[in-house]
Amino acid sequence: MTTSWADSVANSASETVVSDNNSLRRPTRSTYVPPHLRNRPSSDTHNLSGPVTERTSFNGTTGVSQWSRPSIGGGGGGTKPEIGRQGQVYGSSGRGGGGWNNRSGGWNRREREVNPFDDNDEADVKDQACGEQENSGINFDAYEDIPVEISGENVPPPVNTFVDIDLGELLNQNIRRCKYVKPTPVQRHAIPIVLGGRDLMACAQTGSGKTAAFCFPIISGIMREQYVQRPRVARTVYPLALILSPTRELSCQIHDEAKKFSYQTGVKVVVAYGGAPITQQLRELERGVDILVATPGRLVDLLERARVSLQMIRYLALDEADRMLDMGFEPQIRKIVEQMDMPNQGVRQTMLFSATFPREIQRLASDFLANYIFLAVGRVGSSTDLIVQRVEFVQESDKRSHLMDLLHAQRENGAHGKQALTLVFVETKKGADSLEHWLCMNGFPATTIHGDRTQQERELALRSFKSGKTPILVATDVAARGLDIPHVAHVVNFDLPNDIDDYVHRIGRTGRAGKTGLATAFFNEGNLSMARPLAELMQEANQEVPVWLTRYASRAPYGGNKNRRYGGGGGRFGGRDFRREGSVGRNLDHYGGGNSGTAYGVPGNYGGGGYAPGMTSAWD
DNA sequence: AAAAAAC
Repeated sequence: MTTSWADSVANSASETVVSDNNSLRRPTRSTYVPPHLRNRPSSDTHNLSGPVTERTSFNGTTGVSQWSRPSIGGGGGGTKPEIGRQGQVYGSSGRGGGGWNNRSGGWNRREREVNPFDDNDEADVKDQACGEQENSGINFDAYEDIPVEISGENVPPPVNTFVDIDLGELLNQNIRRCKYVKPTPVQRHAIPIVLGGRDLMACAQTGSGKTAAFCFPIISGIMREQYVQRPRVARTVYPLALILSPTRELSCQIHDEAKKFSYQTGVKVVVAYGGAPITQQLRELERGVDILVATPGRLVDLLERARVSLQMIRYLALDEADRMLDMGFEPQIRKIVEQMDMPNQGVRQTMLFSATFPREIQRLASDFLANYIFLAVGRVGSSTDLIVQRVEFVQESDKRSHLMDLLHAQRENGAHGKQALTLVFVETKKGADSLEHWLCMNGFPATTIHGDRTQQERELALRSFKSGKTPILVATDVAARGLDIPHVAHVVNFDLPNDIDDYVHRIGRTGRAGKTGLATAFFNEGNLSMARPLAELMQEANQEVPVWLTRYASRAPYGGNKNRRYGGGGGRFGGRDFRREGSVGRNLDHYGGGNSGTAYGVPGNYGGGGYAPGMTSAWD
């Protein structure tokens, strides 16, 4: 365990409870003191030496602890001994009991917090056992076939149910509200690793439940240490967790998810990204933040303005980590992680997630990690028979009419002549605009999303697409990663990307949540470098590889793949631990999951059973 | 070479 830092924080918290002599004051109009902090016995107050450490107050001047850690453990008392006890309960397997305070918190924010769930039957959520009987319709047995590769020292064993993990009753309730019945493979392995205080590099296919995999342990960890003290500097906030992602829309999506998971836990999640007015984001930050979700540019801005400090960061998560560390982003990420006031690796806990992890990126990433565990779950994108991949030879000049043919056919086959949601990837922003225009002119309602559009336009485009108002979305790679758009029936690679990993991410926009999807790629002489990796990928995924593509592949040079798999052929995974190269057998600790012994089992057939109506899988 | 990401 490498939790020494966190432990010391917990200990110091239990010794020097937030100085709340302020809470004896009458709350001013602009501040709020939670009930359990009001009229606390004076024996709880301490004279703090050193810098004043308290949660940033609302206006930065009153010093009243507005969002002091809410009542998770307090049960209305919130006394020091409570906290100490809670610390000791940590790690014991109290099933939602133990050190957790379920719902009786005395914290009345549930009236103030917007319910992020569509349908919320409170009684149902609280009383229902988190049982397997709800699983009907989901073929979880298929999980057993999923190959898992884990390396690193002293790997915590995986869990089989959410209840096996002591995440806390409040979080468990939210998991039930999300209708997640059982952890996905990446969650089974990743959550115990993170709860165990370990750093993690996790490689799991698109749509495999990565967001929850890092959010659950972060939220749970923050809930456990409710009285973490933070410095108080005017207008500077001190989040405990930072989640970075490469696009604004993805940050929004992670934020929305995290809000659901943290509903009524008192853990505050705030999102910050560019292209939107900063003032509103500042206001949100001032109201208190535990988990900050951000894109790099806006975060750097906030750091330079000293509106955010990373001094108290205990959890750092990079989503789409390989993108975050590629040439375009690396300097910014290094600045944030290494040149600001973020605690060093080994002090904070660092988690990197992506569906693809090129070797070079792994090398870079190891700068940020300490004694980390590498986890690869399943094969990427191809995972499944859920996505049917097709590749067609189309000359550049024929692409538009060919696309039109596809769309026509699709419309005719669709129910009620409705166009199924189709996501069309192109290489350039200009190309996106012109294709969108052309589609509209030809009677296909389309919109576009790319980096030259305003944030407002981007978000409108996404909404319009999701709602089916414009069932065709022309996109650059801004939409390639992470975005969870339900019901995308067809991904068209109008222009193939230059890297197979980008292809993997793009086609992963379909075939989600147990639904089947179709991915069509237009290939021509301009894509020779992709012939080999594409043919290999499709073959691994048991897709039909056209003879002409095989011919191109056999002639083509290596290319299109930063992730060249040593020893040829590659495996079933989007990546292997680069630490293992040339040193197989060293530094290893294997969990074969269902295939103990061999990490290379037959690739899984995920979620083969489909989903019961209204059932949401944690795979989203 | 392009895309993304701050004002």
